[in-house]
Amino acid sequence: MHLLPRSFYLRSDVVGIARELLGKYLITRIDGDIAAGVITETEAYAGVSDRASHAFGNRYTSRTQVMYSPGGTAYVYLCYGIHSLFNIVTNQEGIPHAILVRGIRPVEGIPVMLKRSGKPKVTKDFGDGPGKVARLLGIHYSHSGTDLTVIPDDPGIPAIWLEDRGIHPGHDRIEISPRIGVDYAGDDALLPYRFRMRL
DNA sequence: CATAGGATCGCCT
DNA sequence: GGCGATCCTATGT
Repeated sequence: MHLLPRSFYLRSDVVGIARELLGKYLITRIDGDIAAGVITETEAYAGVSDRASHAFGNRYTSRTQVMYSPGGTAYVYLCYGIHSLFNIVTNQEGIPHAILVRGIRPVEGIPVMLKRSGKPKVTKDFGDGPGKVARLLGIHYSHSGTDLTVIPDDPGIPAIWLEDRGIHPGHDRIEISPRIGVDYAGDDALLPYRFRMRL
């Protein structure tokens, strides 16, 4: 067991953590089903000064209040009325940094992922896209606020956590680019806060 | 209370 | 690569 500890998430460099998350295992136990994938794509959202962030300008609402939790908390919200998007809160309580997980390579629990996706087989782009990530892993926006550093004994309680199983991609395997779908963010839309790992 | 719009996806061409 | 689906959230009256 290589569960990522609270200290991993409490650090202040959200962009660096977004890069470090590439290769980590994202694991869920939801409705009793275990599913896991390797994180292949992330985006950093750098808090109150980042125009692309939901917390820009200290915005604090029933949706965004979870972003002000301590690092190691799940922030999940609904996008376009259809997709739950899974984010990892970082930094200390009160500082609303978050990292959107945009892609995974499925590893464990393929049958339940296929069932959730409604598809007959795993294709190359099976885990590409933030909406798909949450759907495959059974993550719903009602799971926002889940603590990512504990795994309850009761398998009926939804659990989401990350593990380091030794995949540490080097610079030659990582592509850095601007974030997707944040045109409204002005100059901040150009920041190189998106990280993708070549397989 | 009413309304505009969104950190997307999948199907169509 | 263009577009419709679909509904919560935020904001304003």
